[in-house]
Amino acid sequence: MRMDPHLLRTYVAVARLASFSAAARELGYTQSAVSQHIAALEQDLGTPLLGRRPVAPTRAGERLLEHAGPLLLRLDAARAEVTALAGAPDEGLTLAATPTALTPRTLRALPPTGVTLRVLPRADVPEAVATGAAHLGLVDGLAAPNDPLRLADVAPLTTRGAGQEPVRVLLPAGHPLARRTGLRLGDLADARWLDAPGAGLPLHQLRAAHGTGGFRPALRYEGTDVRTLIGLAAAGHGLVLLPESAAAAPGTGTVAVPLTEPRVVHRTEVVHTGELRGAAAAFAVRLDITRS
Amino acid sequence: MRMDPHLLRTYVAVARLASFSAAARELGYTQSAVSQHIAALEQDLGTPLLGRRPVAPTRAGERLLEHAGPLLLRLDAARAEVTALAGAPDEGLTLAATPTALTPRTLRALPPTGVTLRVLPRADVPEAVATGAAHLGLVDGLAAPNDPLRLADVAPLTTRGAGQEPVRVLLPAGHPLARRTGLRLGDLADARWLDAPGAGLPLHQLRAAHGTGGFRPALRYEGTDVRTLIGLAAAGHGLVLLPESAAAAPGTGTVAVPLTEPRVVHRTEVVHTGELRGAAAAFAVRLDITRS
DNA sequence: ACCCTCCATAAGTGATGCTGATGCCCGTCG
DNA sequence: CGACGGGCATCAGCATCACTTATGGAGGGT
Repeated sequence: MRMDPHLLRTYVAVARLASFSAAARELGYTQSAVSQHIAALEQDLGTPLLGRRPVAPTRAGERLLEHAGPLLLRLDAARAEVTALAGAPDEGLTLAATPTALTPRTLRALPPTGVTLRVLPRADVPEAVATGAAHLGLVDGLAAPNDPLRLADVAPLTTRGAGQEPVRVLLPAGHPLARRTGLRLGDLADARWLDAPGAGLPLHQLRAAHGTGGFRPALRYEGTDVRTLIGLAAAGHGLVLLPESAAAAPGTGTVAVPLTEPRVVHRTEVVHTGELRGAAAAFAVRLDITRS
Repeated sequence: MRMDPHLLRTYVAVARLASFSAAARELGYTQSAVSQHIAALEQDLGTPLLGRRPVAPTRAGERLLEHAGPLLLRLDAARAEVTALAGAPDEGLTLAATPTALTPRTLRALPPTGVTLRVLPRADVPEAVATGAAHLGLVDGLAAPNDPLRLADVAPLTTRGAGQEPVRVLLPAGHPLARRTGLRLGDLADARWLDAPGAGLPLHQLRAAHGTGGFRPALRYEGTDVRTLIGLAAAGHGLVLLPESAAAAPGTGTVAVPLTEPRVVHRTEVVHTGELRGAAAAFAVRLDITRS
């Protein structure tokens, strides 16, 4: 009758699988129960949420979907945070990070033992921290110097800067612009770009930094491996923006040219919930000490 | 057993009122039910949330409180958005706005009839829009030119710029700096300031714009009336930052000096959910046409 | 010392949320 | 064209749950 998390969870499962019975199997209910869940939701909200045959969200249902995900995520985050406070401080340190956030400097600050490193696409890092899957997150992105990064706030997360470095454009060795000593982003708006939301810097950040459109993706890479990304750039599949430390790759057939315009830096930030305890706190301190 | 919205709602009520029985009265339950709700939550999360006698949140409880508010808010937002889509488009237009966002230009764009104007403190505007209490919101704040405002995202809200204007410092007529033709924020960090989160620009935005601390509040004004605020400034209770259009107030015993440094503007933005329909859409279009 | 307030607990009851069975609709295939 | 089958809706039955009322116990104030 009221918008129970249970009902929402069933709803997203049904919407995702486009099937009542499949959702029932996944959730360990009977098909009947799922049907009643959806009926309860629809009656509560006073509007149909799913078209049957085929099972697909209505317009109202799509709206609900936009809310349901973050809602359930935040619910998990709340539970994780509260229960973490109850239990003893965890041994070890689980760190969620984007691949390019793992600069030599951050890696050096890691404690020698007890570390679990979890490399994730950029968008999944805050989520991992919020739900307690990681004690600490490292995210990176493009920003004006000394400006904070803009993160989607799934939950109240604390962030602090963990370093900045120049940005470089990665070009295949034979590229006409490869001899330049500096490049301006505006001159590259019409070039072929790699869209690598998991590994490189996502194109929408380029558009935001440059202020307008352009930057059409030639190839989309969904992995998190920077070496592969560099390989793609070397093979001429498109340009990528990388932090200096990741772009310096002799022998890969690429050239990394500094970006001169606009004045943006590759910024990496530590993100965590509440207060830090144990190994996570120690790591944060060591990062702070070596801050560039 | 599971983190039911009901349980969260009673939890926040108990925490706010610091009393089980008072919360029970407010929610229309018996005291016993409230007690069971809290017990269920505490058992589910495996940790005490409230100290009794006096009733006050534990550390874990405080964490939960941080999540519970936004969570419940977003639940309401989801319900509002879905049910709004179900019913017929509303007649009229309800507009939630901060007082200083209501510049002459925005007021001129209002349709001649059917408007309900709801002036709220800055922080409440996105909430009003998200929960459907208003069709449209107008928020303002300090930003670098052409930078978007940073709003707390209680729900996926769409924003678009609705105008910018210069910022002025309001000084009492006899103030030593009143003769200046321009002022720098850095020179005023140690002055007495009015903290007016509802009416003027909140001090924390000043600190953010200036990059450091300072800007200690001399008096805090919690209303939403700009005339009163100007009166306070005239009486020497402190300085305020206001958009040009609000600061031009001859005969009030104040002088409005342009702010030259840092380069920030008073920016106002329209905020709304999903797509606009009816009068709200028309208003947004008219705002766009007259965009400065 | 007593009482009064306030929270916890126990027992009872109506409502709820599940399961299993069955019905109905529609697409598919013989 | 009719029979079959997959998939969602509906129904009845039952176990559990979420309330209520009633009572107990702990503190603080007079």
